[in-house]
Amino acid sequence: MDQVFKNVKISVNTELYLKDPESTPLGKNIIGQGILLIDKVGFEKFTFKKLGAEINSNESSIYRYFENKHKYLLYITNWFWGWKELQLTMMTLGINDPFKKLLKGIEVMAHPVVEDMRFKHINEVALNNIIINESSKSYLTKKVDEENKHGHFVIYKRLVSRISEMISAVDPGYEYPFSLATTIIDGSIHQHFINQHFSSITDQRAENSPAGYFENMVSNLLKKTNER
Amino acid sequence: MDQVFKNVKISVNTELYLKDPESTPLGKNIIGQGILLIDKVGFEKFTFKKLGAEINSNESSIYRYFENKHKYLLYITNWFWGWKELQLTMMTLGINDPFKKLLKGIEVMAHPVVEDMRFKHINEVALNNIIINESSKSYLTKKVDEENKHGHFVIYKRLVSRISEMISAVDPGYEYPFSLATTIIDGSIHQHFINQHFSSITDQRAENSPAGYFENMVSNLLKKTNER
DNA sequence: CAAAACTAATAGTATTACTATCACTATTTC
DNA sequence: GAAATAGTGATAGTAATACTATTAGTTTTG
Repeated sequence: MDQVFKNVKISVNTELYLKDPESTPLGKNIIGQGILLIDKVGFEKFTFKKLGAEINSNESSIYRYFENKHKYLLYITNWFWGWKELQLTMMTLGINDPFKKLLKGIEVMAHPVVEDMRFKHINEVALNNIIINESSKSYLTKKVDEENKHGHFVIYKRLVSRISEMISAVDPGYEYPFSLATTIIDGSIHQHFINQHFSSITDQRAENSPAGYFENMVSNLLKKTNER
Repeated sequence: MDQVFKNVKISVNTELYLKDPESTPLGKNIIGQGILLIDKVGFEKFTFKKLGAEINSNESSIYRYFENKHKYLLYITNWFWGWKELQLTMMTLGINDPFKKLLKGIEVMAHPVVEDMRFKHINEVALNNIIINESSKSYLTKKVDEENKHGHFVIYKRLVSRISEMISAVDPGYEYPFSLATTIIDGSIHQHFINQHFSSITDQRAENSPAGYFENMVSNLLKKTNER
């Protein structure tokens, strides 16, 4: 497994950048340090000028890679979903039992993120924090429909479809596979947010992962094929 | 019922405004027209200057009611949750069976909003659109924790607690009442968003409400007390 | 009737989100 | 080996935003 996936590159819609940031050291720096900077100051206070200062480069140089900071956010969120999709594929590859496969999928989506050594310039933990705290700003805009037409959300939607297929493989009779898939994916993110900031409305438990909640959910909602 | 609730006022944390907008015609106009304007142009493009022009008043006058547009957003989202809480209370008042009560609660949270004649200056349908498309911007900021301490999210959290109590009333043994409550509340909003913008990942059905999905969910997750 | 409260209008500031231009350096190409 | 080209850095400039401050007129109230 390791060898096959060793030199993977997560490919993101080319419309999202002017010049591929993966193609140069400066580009990789823009991504790597930009993620840390957004994690630190928040997306609102993040500017290309500040990022330029951070990497000893210039605002104008960053503008040669990305049109604006909104496209930048779309780029890194797409990268994140592409990365998650890769993990999902790898982790469920050898599992034949549909229910076990789904449980593994839930684990991949819900467990806290750990560093991936294959992508040295990207801090996945910081990126995951951005997904938790900022990512919905990438689609909550008046331009969603237009950007959706341009395929700016395909990776995310493909991931939802994959999970929904896993759900239907367990129970083809279940009526809401897509809704349940988004509940698992977006619900995981939201539960992490609530754990971090609104702990008074959480179901206290030691492990810092909502995986148990979603596992219990699918176990009770889905009838395995022979049961229905 | 009607008489008792006729002259209700939704009360919002006084820290969120400098001067109570409910106390003057100008204030009510700021709320009423502001909601329409945000619905129309989106929160990013919304400014007090534009709102001033819209209501034939002045930017500086609006600043006497609200410190900034972020507090304004918090004000109207709190109003919305207060309004929802009121509906929840009223609609479930006479129901004794815990499960029927919970189902009614789900209906209140998930069904599309209709106009409430008691609040003439507020267009609840437009406000609901704002909740769907903009509201998470009210808490996805670097200041969440600080604002949370000041009670800027109490109404929302109280609503989550109420639904979670309804869940526990049905099945005291269920382990994740809070998570399920946020899944119902925030999941409803998110499903509306997905229906509006990402229809390829929805479970196509005629009724434009995710209520059926959540009803099916609680029916299968919760064991009624006599069953466990 | 006078004082206080409220609103409108204007001006001004720092920051943001860019665009444009130019200079320098490294690399490629003929 | 000279010339063209691409990539980067630095600076300046612009329109819009998110305010603050001041003043002046209008309405309310004690």
